[in-house]
Amino acid sequence: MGMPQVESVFRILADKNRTRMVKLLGENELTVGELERSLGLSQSATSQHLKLLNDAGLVVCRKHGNFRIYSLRKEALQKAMRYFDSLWDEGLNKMKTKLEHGKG
Amino acid sequence: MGMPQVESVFRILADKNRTRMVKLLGENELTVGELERSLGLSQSATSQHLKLLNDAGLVVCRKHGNFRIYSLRKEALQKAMRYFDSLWDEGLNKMKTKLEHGKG
DNA sequence: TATTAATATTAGATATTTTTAATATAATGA
DNA sequence: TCATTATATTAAAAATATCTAATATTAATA
Repeated sequence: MGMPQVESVFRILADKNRTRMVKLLGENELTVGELERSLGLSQSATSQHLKLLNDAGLVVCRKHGNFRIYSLRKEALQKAMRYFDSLWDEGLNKMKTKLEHGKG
Repeated sequence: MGMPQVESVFRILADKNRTRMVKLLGENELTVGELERSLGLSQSATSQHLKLLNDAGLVVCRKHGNFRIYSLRKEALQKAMRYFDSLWDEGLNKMKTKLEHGKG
């Protein structure tokens, strides 16, 4: 129940540009260049943010020719959310875990 | 749907000492001194972290003599969590909102 | 192979956060 | 009132995070 990896999720989501990335990637998978243009960030900054998201296990990428297509790992966010819940309400957390299992 | 206040919740929880505080306060309300000792932080650092938690609306405090007793505002965390969900899954978020209403 | 396009990596500059140290405030009790 | 205890506030130092600029890598294409 240590969940060391999950702590870092909050650090990742603490940055506004990264929450915007997560939001965009929640809708569609996107290339680095598409994210760069959507967010108005430099190429370098975009790559660096993606690296953090990737290291935290929140995204994966696959190659397509010269491009890298990033997509969100929703299960990682789900896991982080469950830990988040457990910080303040163990009981509700259990109910939701059940619900999620019933669904997925 | 802007939820500007909620963005800051991630910034608050990005710090390990503050997540520990949230966890401790999820179990019991505590004085500054108790938190200080539990966390092994200085008095000043403890107060400053509490100020951030308080400004984000995650805790409240009441006076008792010379002491200040802090307690967690679970509804604020609940609200933040719902926003968190919406970043990646609108549908599941709606199900959970319903569940929470049914419960609380 | 040389060139271009897309992305990654690195180093250093800048900005932000966190801690420490000192001081201030507020309540209590002698 | 004076001293003490609990906490808050402030400024500066220390630690981290983020951005920019330069360079590297990788794949496609001429």
